[in-house]
Amino acid sequence: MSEFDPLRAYLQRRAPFTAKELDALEEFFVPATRRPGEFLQRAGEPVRYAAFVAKGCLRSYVVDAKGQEVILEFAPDDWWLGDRTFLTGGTTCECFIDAIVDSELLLFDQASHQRMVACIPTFAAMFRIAFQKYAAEKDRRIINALSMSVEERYLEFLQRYPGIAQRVPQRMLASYLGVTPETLSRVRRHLSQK
Amino acid sequence: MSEFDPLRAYLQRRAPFTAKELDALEEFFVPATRRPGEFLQRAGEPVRYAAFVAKGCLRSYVVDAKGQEVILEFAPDDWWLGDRTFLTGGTTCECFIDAIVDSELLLFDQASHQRMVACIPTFAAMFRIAFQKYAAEKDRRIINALSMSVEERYLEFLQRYPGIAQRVPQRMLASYLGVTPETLSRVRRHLSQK
DNA sequence: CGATTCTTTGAAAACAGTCAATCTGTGTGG
DNA sequence: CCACACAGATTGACTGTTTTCAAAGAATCG
Repeated sequence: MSEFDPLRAYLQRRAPFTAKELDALEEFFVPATRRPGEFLQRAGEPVRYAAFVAKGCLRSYVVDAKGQEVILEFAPDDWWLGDRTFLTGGTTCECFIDAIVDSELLLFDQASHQRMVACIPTFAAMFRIAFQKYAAEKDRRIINALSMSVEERYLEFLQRYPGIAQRVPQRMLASYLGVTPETLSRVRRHLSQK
Repeated sequence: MSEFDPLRAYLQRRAPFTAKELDALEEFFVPATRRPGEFLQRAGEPVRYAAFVAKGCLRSYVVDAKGQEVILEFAPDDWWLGDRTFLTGGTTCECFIDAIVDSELLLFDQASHQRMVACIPTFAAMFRIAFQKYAAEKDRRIINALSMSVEERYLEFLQRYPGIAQRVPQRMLASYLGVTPETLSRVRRHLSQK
């Protein structure tokens, strides 16, 4: 039983990694934990690590011109999360990332990521697919924000990320959906009356 | 005076390409034109070309569950545009791309793109930077859609893409901003009264 | 010119935000 | 163990914004 088990299980589910490859990959990751509210990084800091979330839930957010937090992403078990500039070699973080619940992470830096991609083709292929899904998610979120009602966005969220709504405070979900906590509360009441 | 001049000028502005590199790059592109309303591609078709817009303006859009067009992007002079799956090796188009005004394009396929990136490092570097900006744009658009008012989004659009508002019909701009044409019209009136 | 499409305007209804008060659950210190 | 404080969630009343539907004006194209 090691901190790396969730990562190994995740990788094996996605692609036929050999035991040797899994061992090699493990070398690139550093276990870490965060308690609720503890940061993985803050906007303005140098880019250091991205994380594989072995257990728990993180969030990334930015602070807009009016001082309001806007949540970009939740990252529960088996998700990758880093500053949005991480993959493209950014040097300064543009967003805040902190834990919502007690979380176990596996950290890796930009150099490690590049070596993993360069040395282990299976990993490169798997990561490319993950990145495609990630990019598609962004487009979908834009489309949803622009064309769906709050109620529709909420239901879609529940369906697409089952389990997340249970572990994040409702006000964060409201932030993710782009509405006030009051509005989300009313939407939920309206749905429960059906 | 050739169809390639706008592309050459664009490239030279971004990075110190040699004349030889520019000549080599030219080989990968095929000139084409589109009149208003003509498609570069439709959702469901196989992915064929992406385009450099030498002159004119294209748009990409999807049709949502209610049958409504949602505009993902405008591409005026000096922009790149392709299906969102183009760069990641997608095989089937997920969006529609058509011309808004008479447009002159330089088309290239996925194989050409890969060869350009592989053979001409200056191009690879330039393209990576362009792609970074593109990804940042998406995040910004999500944040804007979720945290700004229609008026703010409209003003931001005017500022960020000067010139586009003049050449696209207002209802398309409304679609891009995620509001009805009536609302955009009223926002404009309100602004002009100041 | 006539037809079509785009834009503007108006009025009513639906929707979401704000502010303030209450309710609920959690955890802390007495 | 209880009382209390605190943060989050809910509710109500009110305000402001956006949509919807319908109609009238522009602009464009054949």
